[in-house]
Amino acid sequence: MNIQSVKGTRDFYPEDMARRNFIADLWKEVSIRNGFVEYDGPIFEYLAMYQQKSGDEIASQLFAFEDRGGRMLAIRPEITPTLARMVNQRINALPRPIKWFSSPRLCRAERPQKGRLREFFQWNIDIIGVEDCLADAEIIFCAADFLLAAGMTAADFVVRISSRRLIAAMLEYFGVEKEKLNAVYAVLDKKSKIPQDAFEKMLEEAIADSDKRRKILALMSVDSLDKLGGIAGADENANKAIDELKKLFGWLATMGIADLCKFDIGIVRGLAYYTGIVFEIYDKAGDMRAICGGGRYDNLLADFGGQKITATGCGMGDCVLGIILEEKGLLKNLAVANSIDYFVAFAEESLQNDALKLIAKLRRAGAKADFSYKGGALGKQMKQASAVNASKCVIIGQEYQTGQLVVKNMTDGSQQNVAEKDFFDGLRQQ
RNA sequence: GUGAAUGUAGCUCAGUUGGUUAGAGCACUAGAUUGUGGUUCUAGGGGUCGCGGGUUCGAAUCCCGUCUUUCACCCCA
Repeated sequence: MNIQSVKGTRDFYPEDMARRNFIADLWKEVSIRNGFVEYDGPIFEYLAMYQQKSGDEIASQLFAFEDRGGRMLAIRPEITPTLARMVNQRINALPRPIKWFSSPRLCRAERPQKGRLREFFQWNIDIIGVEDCLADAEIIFCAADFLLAAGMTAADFVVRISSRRLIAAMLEYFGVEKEKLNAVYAVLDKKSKIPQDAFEKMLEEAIADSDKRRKILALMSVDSLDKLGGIAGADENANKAIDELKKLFGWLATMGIADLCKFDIGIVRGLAYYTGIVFEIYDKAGDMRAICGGGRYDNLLADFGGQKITATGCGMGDCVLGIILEEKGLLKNLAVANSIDYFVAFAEESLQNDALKLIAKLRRAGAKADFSYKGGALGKQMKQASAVNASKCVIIGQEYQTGQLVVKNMTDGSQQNVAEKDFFDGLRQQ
């Protein structure tokens, strides 16, 4: 029977694994240097955990199943609920601030498209318990730090930042009913994704009153923080939100990444649980979906049965990121990183045992070493050494009778005879 | 979930109005090369033409279904 891979999944051959590890290793490295510590949870949880905070739409995109004990479970589609559960369970014992990161494998039964698969990895960084928008600035800095470390530049990407609090306050100030907020958010989120006339038409369907629509359109056309004041008038909540945004941009400037960030009132985020600062990172060149998205969520821990504790964070999936890094040529030459240090070749069949002893010694000493199973002509073995990207080749030949090894540099072709004892002494010093 | 396009070797692709045993480049294996690799040359292996059914004397080619991938919706935690 010919079995093919499941829709929306990927096989990771060694070269694919090298790319995946490049991303995962960098996520980890950047997280740690930004002061985050790693956590993880189970790959499946109770189905109810995801149904609780989500509608039927999201529930229908879960991989759910029943175990032999009749428990209804689901493979995790995100890790934030797990984070909330874990933090809630130990909230009184955890030192603050809580700065945690994870790179979980997630599954969603969505229709696969470019940059969206059914199984993927998503880097999550979260800061729990810090009210000041300095925490939001840190999240944004960390995400930007990663993209810069991956080789991207200010010319490649932009962090678009807005505030749910601001939009909520303004809509309330304009007289939009509270129960209509989520519907209006959904429309506003489309602002930069569809043509202007289509946007206005959608808004018209959501809001009947033309005066309110005019005000919303005026708000949505604002392209800088300074122009917001005039529209907000004396509304206290709106002005608080504006002040918070100004403070955030101040932090970002202090941290030296202001040139990567832009106020964009069209950033709303689909998810209902965001309550404050929200942001998304986009590739400037393509029209791909966001590389990264996140924001402040103040009610989530309470929603999962804990205390009301403020939190902020973001997620970055490996699908869109991988495509963009690939397009920009930033995932090249990764196989070389796995190359071995020493390829041991033996000139005669009778020297195979000596080669094996040397290999074992090299490996015990911590060097990456390999050899040819087949042996055969020295030329063949050298060929294999090149094929596996060995940086040096150790040849065991007639000189070995006097304890001499031939060490050849495979990059420049130079070689020299070295006594075995000196060779290992030199190895230890490295 | 809706609509559309796509599928030939591991990869990128040829393949005539339906006509003999489906090809190329790269990759892979082996040899040229019995103490020196990357280059080169030669040879070889590898395809139920995504899968299933239909039309036909005859199907990679035409028709239907199905799966995959991609695109536009829906959604995007």
